[in-house]
Amino acid sequence: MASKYQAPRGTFDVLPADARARRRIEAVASAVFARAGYEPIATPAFEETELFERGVGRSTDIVRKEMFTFEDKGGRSITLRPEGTAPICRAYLEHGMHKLAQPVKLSYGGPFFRHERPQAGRYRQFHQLGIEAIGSDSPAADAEAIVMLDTLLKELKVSGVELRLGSLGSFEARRSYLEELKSHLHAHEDELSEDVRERIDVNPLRAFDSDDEGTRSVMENAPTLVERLEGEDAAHFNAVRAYLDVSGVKYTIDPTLVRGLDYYTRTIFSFVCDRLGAQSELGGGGRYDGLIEQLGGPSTPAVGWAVGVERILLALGDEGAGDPGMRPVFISFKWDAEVERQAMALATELRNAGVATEFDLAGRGAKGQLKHANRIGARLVVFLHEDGPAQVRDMDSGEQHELDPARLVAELTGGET
RNA sequence: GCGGCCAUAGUUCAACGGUAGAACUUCGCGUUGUGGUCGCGACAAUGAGGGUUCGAUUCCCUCUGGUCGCCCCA
Repeated sequence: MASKYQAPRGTFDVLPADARARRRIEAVASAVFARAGYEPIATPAFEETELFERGVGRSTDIVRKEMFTFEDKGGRSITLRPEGTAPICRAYLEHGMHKLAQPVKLSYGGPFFRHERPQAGRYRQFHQLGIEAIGSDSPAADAEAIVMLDTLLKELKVSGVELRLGSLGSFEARRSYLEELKSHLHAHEDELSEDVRERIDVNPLRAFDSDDEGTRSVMENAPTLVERLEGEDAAHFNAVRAYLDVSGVKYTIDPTLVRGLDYYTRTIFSFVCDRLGAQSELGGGGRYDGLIEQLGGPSTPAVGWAVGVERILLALGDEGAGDPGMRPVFISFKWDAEVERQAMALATELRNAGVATEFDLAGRGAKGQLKHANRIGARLVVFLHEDGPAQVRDMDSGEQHELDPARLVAELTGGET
């Protein structure tokens, strides 16, 4: 190991090639957001711990064991944000955004932090892009959000993606359903696999995912939440489905969809990808009509989602490479104080004129400079000599001629040769 | 938080318990101010700490990190 120091566990450095791919994802996302009227917002990387405890839910894994929490010098309990929705709702309330035209449509991106065991597609500092539409209970808002994520993934050309859709109903509907499911499971306890049995009261929905034969046969007759939906919950879900149908977005109903955050109500969805391994979710979200009220605000319906940037990168594989950028002009010069100053002056002039320009900073000889120019993909090389006129060389054709100082910029921008 | 596998130059890989090698990259050279190919040369490594041994890259333990899965989720 060359260096004594390493990036902390579960974190990573974004090196230039990776940074280009990320920049492309961000560019596509911000275009998708802007077209649908979602304005950018940014919140701090850390918040009062209580915001997440109340917002995400004290019983969730995130709050119970995954938060980076510390005390600041003023004795406040601070937590590195593990997700983006609660902070945005906090900002919505803090800045009185309920007085704006509703819904308030926001988009965001940035680092998030969860203290988990790292594995493929799972990091302790990871990046999400997301949107929130706050202040609308219309199923069209749910559908709009889902269509946007679908569009984003399609425009990024992520393949092998599948949309799973479900509904949790209202808090009340969900609670009574979960009781029903638990009693079904308890009634067949001896037929279940051990791990499912242990989690009956913690996470009964998980039983639907089991590979265990006995468990599967029990689950075939288990009630599902989607079929228990009634009244407005059922109407909302049907409307979302109809909107997705007219938008040409394909989905599969997944009655077993689970979200690990307490704030979800009604619509939930998840985009999964078969190229991802164990962490197969690219992104997901849903409706959270109770969250703002939970944070002390007025009852306000809302819907949103987040996608994992690292997950997208993983799903994209080698196809995710970003634009390598402009091919620069390279100024080759002799290591002579006067000529070096000319090179510096010329580089600045060209750069100010909008031309990507580089020159040697490593003391290379003439040959080394040209070799370097070739390596960095230079389009043209200007040779500066202490005597005689400057030359320009086209690196692709090898053609070389005298540079006319009067038409310097025009010539080097590729306007003509 | 729990399991399995793993850790050698910047990178990808070698090395029966006995002199750590190669390829790629980088730098230089192949005369006279000029690239790509080719040839030659140089720089450069056993993650950390213990133990066994005459001797450890190799065997054992701990730590650190990676990776895959569980869990969970973006």
